[in-house]
Amino acid sequence: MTQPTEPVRRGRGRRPADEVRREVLQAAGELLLAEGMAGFTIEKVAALAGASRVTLHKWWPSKGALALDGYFNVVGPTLAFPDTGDLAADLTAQLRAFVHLMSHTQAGRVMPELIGQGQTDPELMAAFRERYSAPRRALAVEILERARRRGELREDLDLEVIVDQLWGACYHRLLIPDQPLTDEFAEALVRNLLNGVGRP
Amino acid sequence: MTQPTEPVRRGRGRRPADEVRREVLQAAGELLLAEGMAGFTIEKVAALAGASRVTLHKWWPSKGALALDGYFNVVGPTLAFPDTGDLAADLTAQLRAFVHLMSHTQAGRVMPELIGQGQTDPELMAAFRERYSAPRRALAVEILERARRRGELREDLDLEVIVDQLWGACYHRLLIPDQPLTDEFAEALVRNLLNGVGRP
DNA sequence: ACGAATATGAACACAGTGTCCATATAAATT
DNA sequence: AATTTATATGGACACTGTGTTCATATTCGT
Repeated sequence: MTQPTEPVRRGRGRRPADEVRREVLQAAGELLLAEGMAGFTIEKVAALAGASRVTLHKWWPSKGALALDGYFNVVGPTLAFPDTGDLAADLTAQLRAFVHLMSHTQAGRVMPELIGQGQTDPELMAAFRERYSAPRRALAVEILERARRRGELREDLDLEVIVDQLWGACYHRLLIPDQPLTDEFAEALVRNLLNGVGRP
Repeated sequence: MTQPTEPVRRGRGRRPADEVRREVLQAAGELLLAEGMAGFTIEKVAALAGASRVTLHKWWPSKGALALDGYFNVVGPTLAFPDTGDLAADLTAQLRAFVHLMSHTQAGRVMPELIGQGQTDPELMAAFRERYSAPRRALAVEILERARRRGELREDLDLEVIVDQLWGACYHRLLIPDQPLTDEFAEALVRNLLNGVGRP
């Protein structure tokens, strides 16, 4: 009688489809966090996952798409949007959490590299927008929409613009780090935009 | 008597230093605009310039640094900052010009690719910040500083944050194109920030 | 049980990088 | 003017990574 858990004896032939998929995503995520986009290659992912490069090419349209899948696999669910009824407090809390994630966790090292790669990897950018940025924008707009109904915002606003002036400002500092991403920054964003920076 | 302008007869041996430099920058700029970062390789630049790859490696620390040099060589001086004494008008004019540059010229195709490449090319990011983003931030802050002295802005502001909420918002739409870069956007940015979006 | 789907190893061509030479020429120094 | 130094060049090389083809082995759906 052989061992109950047969040691991995890989050779030719098909392997369970989702087993391969899980191992590849795991390997992609680990490699991405360990080496960043610079050291992220399809070849290395395949080797780490014990899979064939051919398989990876079959299921992922580009290196970036594979990296993004790996990222989601390892980083976990995105930040929740608080909605307590106080817009300023909710926005500040959400932005502080986002700033923290981007400046004190591995996500902050990888996220800009993914966006960067997306600039020359259409498959990655498409997946990023569909699975990450668009849904998060929609969530933010929803929060803003509710606040407007409560009377906390003026009626004649394009809420999408507000999203860019809050989170977009953060991405700016993330991608072009002339200035630091700090809590004070997150707080100033909300204060500036809600109250206005002009003289009363 | 031979032709006054001897046809290029290249072979071994040193060539005039700045002649090589000029030809390389020219080639780099042209290739960048023609094919974007995706098709931009040191090899192609060398071939176009009639230079040796070794030479390019010697003078430029990375592919991105070469591309950025080529970009500056071909795109020309950056946009001027108007300063008429009316902050809202000046900001709107500047942002509209920037938005136009990024959505209706070749610069708008290349700029995001350069920033993208910069995420995994430290030499490029360093050069980009030093030669482009930092000086432009400083210029914007200067305009804001003057407006504040004129009494158009509140006293207790971190002017750097304002830069991110105006130009950073544009870069956000440039790099993650979930929403379009339009004139109305540029105008809304200034209106929102100066007046505030909260209920009075 | 059977056929379709697919993962695998191996091999190949290809592009690009980064580096080494020896050599020829420009630029600087004497 | 002669000489030394700097450097651009062509050619070659090893290396990495991409993308593909092929035959074969195995799983999966029916």
